[in-house]
Amino acid sequence: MANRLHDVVDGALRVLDTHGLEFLSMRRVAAELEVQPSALYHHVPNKQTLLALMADEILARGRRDEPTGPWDKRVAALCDEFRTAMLAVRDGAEVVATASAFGLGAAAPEQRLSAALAGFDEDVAVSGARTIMLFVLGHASARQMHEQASATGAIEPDDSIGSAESFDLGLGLILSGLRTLAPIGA
Amino acid sequence: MANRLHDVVDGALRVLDTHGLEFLSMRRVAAELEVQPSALYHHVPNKQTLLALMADEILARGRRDEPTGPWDKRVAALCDEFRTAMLAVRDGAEVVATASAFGLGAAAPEQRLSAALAGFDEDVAVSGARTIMLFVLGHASARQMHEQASATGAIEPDDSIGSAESFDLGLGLILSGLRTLAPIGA
DNA sequence: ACCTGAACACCGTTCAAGT
DNA sequence: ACCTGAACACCGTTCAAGT
Repeated sequence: MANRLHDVVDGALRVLDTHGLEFLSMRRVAAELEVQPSALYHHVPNKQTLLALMADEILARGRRDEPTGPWDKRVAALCDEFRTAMLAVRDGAEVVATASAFGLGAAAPEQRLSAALAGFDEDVAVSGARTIMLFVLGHASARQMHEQASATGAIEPDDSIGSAESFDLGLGLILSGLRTLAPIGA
Repeated sequence: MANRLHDVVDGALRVLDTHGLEFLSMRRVAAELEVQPSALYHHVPNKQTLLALMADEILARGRRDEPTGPWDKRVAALCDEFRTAMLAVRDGAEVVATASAFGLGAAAPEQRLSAALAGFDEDVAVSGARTIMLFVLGHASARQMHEQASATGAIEPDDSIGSAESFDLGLGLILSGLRTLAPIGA
């Protein structure tokens, strides 16, 4: 079949999108690629690494041009980019969140956020970026986990849980907090 | 052995604390209780439910008296309670985060937070509580995941990642945002 | 009420061997 | 370089049967 790393990541994302993270196994990915499970280990050392590569790909697929304008608009635009990218694939936020704990996946987004906060004190830019990233990640994963739980009938659906409105409200709160510390003329 | 539900949850928390979430299996919990795996299903319908009960217990063990004083001090005290409770057991934050997606575990904490924000508009109190809870949960899980990843040598340690300082900075940002919307005299 | 013992349908990963 | 086939040491869950 002559698969390459890119094909493996692609196949894994197809399995993720159709079956969900719960059923994403190396054996299913192998079946998707019409290959034996052991063949995957030629491309990837373990499942964890595959998940990290999937996280990067999820974010890369939603990548947009770097936003311009005032810092708060830029931050909001970046958050929308990340959120849209993660929501575009089933359980995408959970995959990115898991990978980000290992310093992968969400590291680049967090750096883009702190670059958008370059006018602030270094400490504020760093913890501001981290706070925003935790919010975006947590909000999107809570939405997708709730979607999955309510789809299987384990819970009664609640449309407010990961809504765009609640996202804007929460992000607005953090941005207001940042404005409080904004350097003059930013 | 005549175990009761409480013994099962207790045993599961012992396994969690000594082996971590990655190695928390029904079979290990059974071994901890010196019982066959199938015996657990007399007390609990499945692993997911057990995890939810563990999340509740983790938070219950750290429970403190309801704080008094100005709203921002109360919110900070609650956040410290939740953070301390989750950090007290290995991978505790991850367990609570997972369970909270199913409307369990973190629901009660979020309600206590929104009660502390009772002076605000309903919408603000609700999304403020949610934003804070996502931050506390995300911050604590990122710390514990990083601890685990760096303990196994998968990553170079970074003490700043879940530090109390970065926690205070991030929470301070959200509280500043809320102050911006504070009703007069709150 | 609480538990055993055996089974079913899965996992991730390794490794010798093939082309 | 990429893959097969077989194996190892595990999973969660079910179910008849025991006390």
